[in-house]
Amino acid sequence: MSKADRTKQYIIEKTACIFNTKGYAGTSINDLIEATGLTKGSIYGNFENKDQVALAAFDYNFERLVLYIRSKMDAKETVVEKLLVYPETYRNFLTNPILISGCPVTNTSTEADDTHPLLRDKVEGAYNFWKNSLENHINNGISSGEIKSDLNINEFISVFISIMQGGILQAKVTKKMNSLNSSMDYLERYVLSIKK
Amino acid sequence: MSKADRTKQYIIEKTACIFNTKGYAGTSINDLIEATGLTKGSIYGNFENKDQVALAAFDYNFERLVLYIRSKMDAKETVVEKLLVYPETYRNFLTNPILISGCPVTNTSTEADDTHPLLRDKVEGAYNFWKNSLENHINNGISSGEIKSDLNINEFISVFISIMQGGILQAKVTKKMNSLNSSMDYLERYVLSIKK
DNA sequence: AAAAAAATATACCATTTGGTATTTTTTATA
DNA sequence: TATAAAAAATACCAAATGGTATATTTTTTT
Repeated sequence: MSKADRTKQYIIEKTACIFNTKGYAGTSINDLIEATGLTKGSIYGNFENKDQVALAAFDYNFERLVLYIRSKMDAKETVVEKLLVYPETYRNFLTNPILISGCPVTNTSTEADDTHPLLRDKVEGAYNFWKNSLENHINNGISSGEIKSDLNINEFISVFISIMQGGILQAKVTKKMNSLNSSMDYLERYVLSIKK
Repeated sequence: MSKADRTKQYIIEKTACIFNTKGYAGTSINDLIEATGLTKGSIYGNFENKDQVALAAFDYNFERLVLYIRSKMDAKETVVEKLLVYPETYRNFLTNPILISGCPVTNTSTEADDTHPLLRDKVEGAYNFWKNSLENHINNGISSGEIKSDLNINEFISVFISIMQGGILQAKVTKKMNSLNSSMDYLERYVLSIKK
């Protein structure tokens, strides 16, 4: 790993959280300078422009989330248990620095959908990745006989993601966990209901 | 209505959509000037600062949405039919200029929660208003014997809002209606299931 | 250890940002 | 219709924005 690669990685790590909380338009080059302790020249020596930092930061945020969830899922035996990792995780997302500033897909999507095509494409990719991951798990569950074979997979995934995203959003709006917890209560029963 | 009041209203009407699509940080005074055809002096003569325009714009966006939904609900007889107005409406939200740029609660929330307390408070107020409105309808339905009296009202409302918000979000991310329509399919059955 | 290459810091730039003081125009009132 | 009051336009401003050219320092390679 060259010095440049290390610095690049360092910049991403130090700024990813800022982009996720303040948004793309709300994050300035000066924010990046402050967060990294580097100078403008160094940042522009490693990234073409602010766009490229933002894109890399989004990738980093999403991948970190994926790795975190995956590690918890790997510890579970059944597909249903694996799916339950999501509600379980987000019940205390306010105490987890990886999760606290909200889902990068949600946050970035609402800002980028009408204003920033490059970032929007990234978000769409992340969303599709998430969907595919869920689909694979469910197909495994159907193959192994754990999950009802007549399940409407597409609908299940859409509803699953809706409840997750909507629940997190409500928690962020209200600064209280009531609505998210209620949503997670329901989601858990919803997941259990697909067991054969 | 004085000239000033008319201009104020005019500014809000012309800029509300911009704030909802580009966000608070992404909307500049110049955007407001372009959208209104007025000058900076005129805008600052009617509003203290950009903050105040943004707050008024949010109120306008939310109220317009409320009035639109309410008008459709008023045309329905039963509570269940009234609740079904939401999924029905958002199934074609991309063709409706009032709805197309997304829910102002979602859009504003994800930006303002960590960065803009005044706007965040507005969003929280709007969210509570929405929740109360749903609660009133459901209580009416329970009183009249239309809806199961043992319904977990808080959970139902949380899940209802989650599926709405999450569904819209997925439509915006993917630019396709599949996931939203699936979510709305499910939501309709969910609403029907609370009938006695 | 010296030289070449790469990475970082400095100093600068044009443009845009949000905002204000002042002048001009428009509206309302007597 | 003249005048006072209000509204809108003009002309500013300092600070911040994203970005670049150049100088200096650090790595790397020989």
